[in-house]
Amino acid sequence: MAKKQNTPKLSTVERPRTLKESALTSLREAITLGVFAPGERLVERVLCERLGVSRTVVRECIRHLESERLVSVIPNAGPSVAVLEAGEVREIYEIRSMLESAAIRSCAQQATHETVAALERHCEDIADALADGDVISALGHTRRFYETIFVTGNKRVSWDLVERLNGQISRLRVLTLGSAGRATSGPANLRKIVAAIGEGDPDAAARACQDHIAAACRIALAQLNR
Amino acid sequence: MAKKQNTPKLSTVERPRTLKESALTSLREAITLGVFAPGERLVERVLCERLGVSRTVVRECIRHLESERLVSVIPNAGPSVAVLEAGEVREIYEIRSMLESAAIRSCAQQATHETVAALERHCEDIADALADGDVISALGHTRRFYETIFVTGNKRVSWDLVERLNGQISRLRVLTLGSAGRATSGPANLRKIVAAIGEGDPDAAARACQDHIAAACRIALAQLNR
DNA sequence: TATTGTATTATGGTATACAATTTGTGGATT
DNA sequence: AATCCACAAATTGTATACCATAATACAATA
Repeated sequence: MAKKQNTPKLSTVERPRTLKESALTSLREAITLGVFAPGERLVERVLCERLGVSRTVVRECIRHLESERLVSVIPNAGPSVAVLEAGEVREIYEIRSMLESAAIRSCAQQATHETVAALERHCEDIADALADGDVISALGHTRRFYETIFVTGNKRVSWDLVERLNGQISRLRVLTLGSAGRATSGPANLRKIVAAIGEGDPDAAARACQDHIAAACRIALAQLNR
Repeated sequence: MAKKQNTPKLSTVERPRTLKESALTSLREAITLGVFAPGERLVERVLCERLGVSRTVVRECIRHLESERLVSVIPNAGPSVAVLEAGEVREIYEIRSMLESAAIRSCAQQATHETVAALERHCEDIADALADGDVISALGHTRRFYETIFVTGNKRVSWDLVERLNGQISRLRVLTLGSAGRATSGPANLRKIVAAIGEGDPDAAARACQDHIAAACRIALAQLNR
């Protein structure tokens, strides 16, 4: 994070991203978007070629992703893309439900007009993207929607955890978002959440969130059995 | 995991832990036990010497711990031990409270006699360790106590998150456990949880858990302002 | 066909080199 | 004295070469 300045604000200086950082995001994206299939082995040299970096960097990335549970490493056999069990998926959605509804409760108490306006804008963006069939873009807007909620609700640690969990189920989320019925019901659910926040009704907002996630979970589990 | 055999069983050959793994746990322990002060810089070469491994391995460990939020890395300035804000501590305990009480609820529904017996044993171990003033050992037993609960309750993902969170606040936990009043009230609270589980009363167990954590949080925050 | 040897590959780990960047220090200048 | 600048030292970021060992595929043999 850039330090807070009291001098006139300049456009935030882009942090000098290290090679390892870009390689990491690139690799993570490839995994979460399904470029590498679950269970597929990740051979270091191949990654070196495809990422255009040295083995040192690749290995550091692997370690990072290992700790994120996106890849699992078997000693002397090497890394491979982690696979998800149905039970884990269920639990992940359950945890998300707890963390997100807590964040939404807190957000509903802190929210200002600007917050609500921002949330509404994000909702529109999501709906637009889905209308265009651009699922990836919709994912990004969804992320920003939730980020606003967690930050406003002062739940940075929770946001961290949720992002990690979302990374693990992101392959499913892409499919979930693309799912037919979801394209309309998803944004509708989010709008319900925003409305409750706007009215300062934490309980209703939390309930709407839980409904939303429960629905997403059902679809994700269905997608998993294919 | 070794494959299941129906031939006469031999003692399982222990998996050869990689150097990086041992170095990782060693380094993590050093940080969580306060060998390195919060905010202290972690110079790679120094770690190489003290761990007796090469720079490659050290850097891989750093990546792992970076992802665990135990160290924070600033590009070109290197890694340092992460520092905790009071707000983060509060949130961590809040999250623990949610995850653990959910796990305990689930555990209370699944628990068998053996589970309860195991939990009671862990409680005794904790009490004994605290009576001896061996806080580190007590921490280990506490960990096993909770592990039993989460595994029985089929909450492996949650257990993962809780362990990560505990890592971050472990410095405080050591102090918390050592705190005067805590030495007796802590085990008492845990016994209350076990009792409720034994009676198959999920709500009571969850409530006891929340009380327990709230108390721990108060002490931790007090310790933080010293 | 089942088993055993053998060659190939991939990983775990070390050492080393070097560029880029941060940081510290000692003037030199005002 | 305070400020600024240039230069040196320390540290990180990245690449490369190398070795030992474990996993794997494949051929040879009974």
